[in-house]
Amino acid sequence: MKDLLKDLNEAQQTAVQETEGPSMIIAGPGSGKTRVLVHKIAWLISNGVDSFRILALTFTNKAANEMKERIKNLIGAEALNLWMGTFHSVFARILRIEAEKIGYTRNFTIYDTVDSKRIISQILKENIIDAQIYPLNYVLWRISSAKMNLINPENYNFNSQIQAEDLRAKKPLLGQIYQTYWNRCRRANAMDFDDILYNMNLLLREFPEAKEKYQKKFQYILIDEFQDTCFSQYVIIKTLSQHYRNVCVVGDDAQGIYGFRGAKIENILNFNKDYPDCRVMKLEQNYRSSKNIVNAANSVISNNHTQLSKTIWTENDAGEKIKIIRTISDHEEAMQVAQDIFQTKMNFQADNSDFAIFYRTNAQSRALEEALRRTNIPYRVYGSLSFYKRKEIKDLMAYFRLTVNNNDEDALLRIINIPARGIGDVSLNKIVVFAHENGLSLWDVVSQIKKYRIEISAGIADKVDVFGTLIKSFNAQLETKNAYDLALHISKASGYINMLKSVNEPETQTRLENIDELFNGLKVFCENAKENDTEKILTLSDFLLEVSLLTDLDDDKDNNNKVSLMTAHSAKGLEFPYVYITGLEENLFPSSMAITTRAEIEEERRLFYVALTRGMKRITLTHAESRFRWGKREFTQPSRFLEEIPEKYMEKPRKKEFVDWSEEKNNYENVEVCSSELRFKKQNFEQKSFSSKTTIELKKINQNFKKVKKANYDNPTLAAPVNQDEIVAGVNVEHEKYGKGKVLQVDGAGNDKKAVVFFPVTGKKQLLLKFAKLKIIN
DNA sequence: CTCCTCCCTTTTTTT
DNA sequence: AAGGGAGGAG
Repeated sequence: MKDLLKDLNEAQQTAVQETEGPSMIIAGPGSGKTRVLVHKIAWLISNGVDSFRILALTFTNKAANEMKERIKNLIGAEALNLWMGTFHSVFARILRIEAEKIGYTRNFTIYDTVDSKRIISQILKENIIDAQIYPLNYVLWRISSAKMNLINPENYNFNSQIQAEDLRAKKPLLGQIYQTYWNRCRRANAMDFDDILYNMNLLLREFPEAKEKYQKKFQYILIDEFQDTCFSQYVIIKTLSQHYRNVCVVGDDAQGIYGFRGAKIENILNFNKDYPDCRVMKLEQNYRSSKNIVNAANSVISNNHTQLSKTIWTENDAGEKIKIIRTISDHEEAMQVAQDIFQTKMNFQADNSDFAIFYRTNAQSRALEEALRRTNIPYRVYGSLSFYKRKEIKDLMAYFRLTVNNNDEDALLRIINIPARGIGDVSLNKIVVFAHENGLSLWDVVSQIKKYRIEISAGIADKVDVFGTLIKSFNAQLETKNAYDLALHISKASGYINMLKSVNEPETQTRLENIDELFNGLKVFCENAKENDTEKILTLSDFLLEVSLLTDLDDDKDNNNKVSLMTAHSAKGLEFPYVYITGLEENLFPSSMAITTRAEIEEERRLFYVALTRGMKRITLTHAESRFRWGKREFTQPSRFLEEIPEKYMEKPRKKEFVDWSEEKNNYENVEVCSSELRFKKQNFEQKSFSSKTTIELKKINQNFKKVKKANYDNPTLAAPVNQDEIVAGVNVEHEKYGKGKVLQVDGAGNDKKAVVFFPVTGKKQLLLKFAKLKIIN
């Protein structure tokens, strides 16, 4: 047991041992916060506390899994009985047990944001509400905020302040939309993310015996990332901890970055009020980052007005100064980052996993991915277009959802005609209207379509009947087949897989691969259960509950030794020796959506602070002078945050470089050179001279590059490297993007002249010669 | 009813 | 850049 304290400093030891009564740990970045939590839980268990009486709430699933693993390594498998997970996953599990009490069945569906949007969009359409005045995101945000403040539609509509706000915003229908959405979710036996928290509160408030049960169950409660909890989460914690009062919250006000979704940093202050006897401990020594990084981050955050006082310091070396890279375009930015990683790997024998690239928006990952691919650097993108948001996955999941929960209207509407069953919009609409008018659920009508007199042709009624029978047959196997087997059966029997295979689209292959991945996930899910020697089979229902709260596939199998790409938000809690923060431009980081109020800017600054403090050895900040956004090139200004880092922590003083263009030796100005060749030469040039070239020189090259590009743009035909007539069937060519290939066929003439080219990697492509800069090779 | 095409919006961040 | 919606042809 002593061992558990061995590697901890004094402040950390105290934090671990102070287990009784309310306590709050304010922990700066890199101060060993996770370590304290892990050791604290291990400490409790090894002091005889039953692990299933400990509730530990984290912010992400990833964090939960990692901590569980570390606790397991400290004290063994006993740790697995711990109640640990995100707020949403833990309380969804509890609600599943208690579902009947609050008017749900245990097979309730969890709607994600995409589902919610679909439903709200339908509501708007049905009620002929202008989506211009009621943008989906705004409506959703408004409803979400209400729920997070425990305001149900009734309270919403009778709250004069809210009504006044909506009136002022000229959106008086919001209350009605909210009510309709609310009813629809409940009718569908479904909860969205906010409902999980709302319903947990409802359960604790309306059912004293349930309240008592869970208050007495959880003897110790620990909450990570407390600064990012919202009001409804706060109330749950407060209620659950009332009996034992052994509640420990861990957080850092300087790292609160979820205000946009209702998180209240004030919860930290409120906690002091609710528990006046609470002990406050501070962890201020940073073990992660170099002095330069710590100091730079401190300087940045000192620009914020609202913060608790604390001093983050470190005994680490001064380390490298912070680097800045400025490029002409986002594309160039990505290339330079990739090359910098390449160089660093060479010079310092670093692993890929030592590197992370952060960005403000997911869309920025594309250019970076491409650059890394070209440089042959393995990488993994976290988040992005979440696996579970892909169309084919959502479709299949909709089948699963409908099988498990027949009342899931959204799922039904999504797939009743996918694959096409001849049940079109017109008929479907009649069914929906009939159901709504008669107070029936959609499934009631669909499953007994012949019973009702609806104005649809007998043929279509037959088709609906067949669909209903199909779903019923799936549902009948719910308890007897395990998740994997049933899912496989559904995907085949529904005709979905065949439909995908029969369409000859370029995406078909990827879609099928994604489905394969889904089934791998299912397999792993079922096999894990076997390992944990649970006798009962894991049903599709179990799988859905588990999976609907995951944002991405957690494949830990081969993500070792890859460069990590992620948003600054998802970087929270992680650390990497070499960190690149990209896109440091006004309107991007800080985001254009968050520069109107002081509070918004401060949140963006905290986000930048979080990003900076992930770095251990080196931080590289990059920004581009122009960037593709919404399919257009936009010119940018450097981020204000760059100015907030004192020059003494930066590699080079920032001063305007004077470029003497008269001296310019023009190596690549030959417009005849095709752009891929130019890029190749340029890259070669940069690679050879990377470390020694000054920014001025790089800038010159960039400038030339820009000129050629502009020339190409102004007069595309000029850029053609060869006479188009030379491109005939049988000739070997090289394409900028697809590489080497063989021309199979040429059609058309002049501007419409196109070639069918076979590329070994990507397959057959049809290319307009006007645009495709094909080069003839031998 | 389905399929095709064109146009439109969308993107801030996540459970 | 890409998916969804609207609208028209078959």
